[in-house]
Amino acid sequence: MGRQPCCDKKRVKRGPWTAEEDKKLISFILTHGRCCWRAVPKLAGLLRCGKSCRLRWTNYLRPDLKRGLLTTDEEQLVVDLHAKLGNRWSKIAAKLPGRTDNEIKNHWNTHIKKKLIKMGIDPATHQPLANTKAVSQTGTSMQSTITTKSAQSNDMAYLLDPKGSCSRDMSVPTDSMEQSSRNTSSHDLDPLVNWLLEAELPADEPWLNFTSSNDDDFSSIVGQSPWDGTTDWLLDYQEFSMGSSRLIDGARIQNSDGSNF
DNA sequence: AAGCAGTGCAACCGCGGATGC
DNA sequence: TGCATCCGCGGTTGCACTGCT
Repeated sequence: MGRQPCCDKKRVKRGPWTAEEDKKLISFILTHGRCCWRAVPKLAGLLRCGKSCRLRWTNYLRPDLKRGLLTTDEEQLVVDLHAKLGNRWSKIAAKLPGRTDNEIKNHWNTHIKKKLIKMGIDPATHQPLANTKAVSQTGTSMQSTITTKSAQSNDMAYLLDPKGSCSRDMSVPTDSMEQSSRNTSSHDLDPLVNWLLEAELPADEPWLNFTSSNDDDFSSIVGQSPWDGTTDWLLDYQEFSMGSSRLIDGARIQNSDGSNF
């Protein structure tokens, strides 16, 4: 069965999003909420395919996103969940509020995977790699721990705690803070952020009307729009402040499946 | 200062599942 | 039941940025 392309590729713009396009997409969703993505670009006046709009929104513009590198706790959770779930990034992301599957996938491939390999652990199986220098250097006790209990979250603490017992075996990149500040500074200069900080958003935000189950959860749990008619959430983009989002996350965690993880 | 290689992230692609008719 | 359509996921790519020589 032939499948039509999601859009006419000749007539859609591709590549990085401009601030102007972001404005249009945000304005549209603020005004109308999320409807079918296929219709969004047309209605919002964007020369993008719906898929691209959805991706941009979910991975970058969504207001409940955390920004910056994953915390050690989050990394540990990712490792733990990956041991259980494999490359099911969306499932993993569902356990990390404010993180996207794309973000976690990227972080896994660029950071965690390398750490595991360096330590002689197969990222795919979470089992010790055979015949590697790392294995011989790391010692056997840790490997046995990994092998027998890799599905338990605390077992990966050595990986994520540079001050931990295995820290001598890790040449963990020390540029995390640098990377974080780099990302932060880029947002400081983002004209979109400036625009949004100045924009007057609709007081009757349509967020509560989202059809997505996730967002229904979100709004119902929070009890009120996290934006409250303001653009305060954008400040989180710049400061990576976990304060307000923590409250949201905590509520979401408790309500998503009734249990903490 | 310029060139090169490595790194990290945003975005794209194609497939499969879900849904509606 | 089969087909058409849409959405979301996971893998991959492209490119900007950084550090090294």
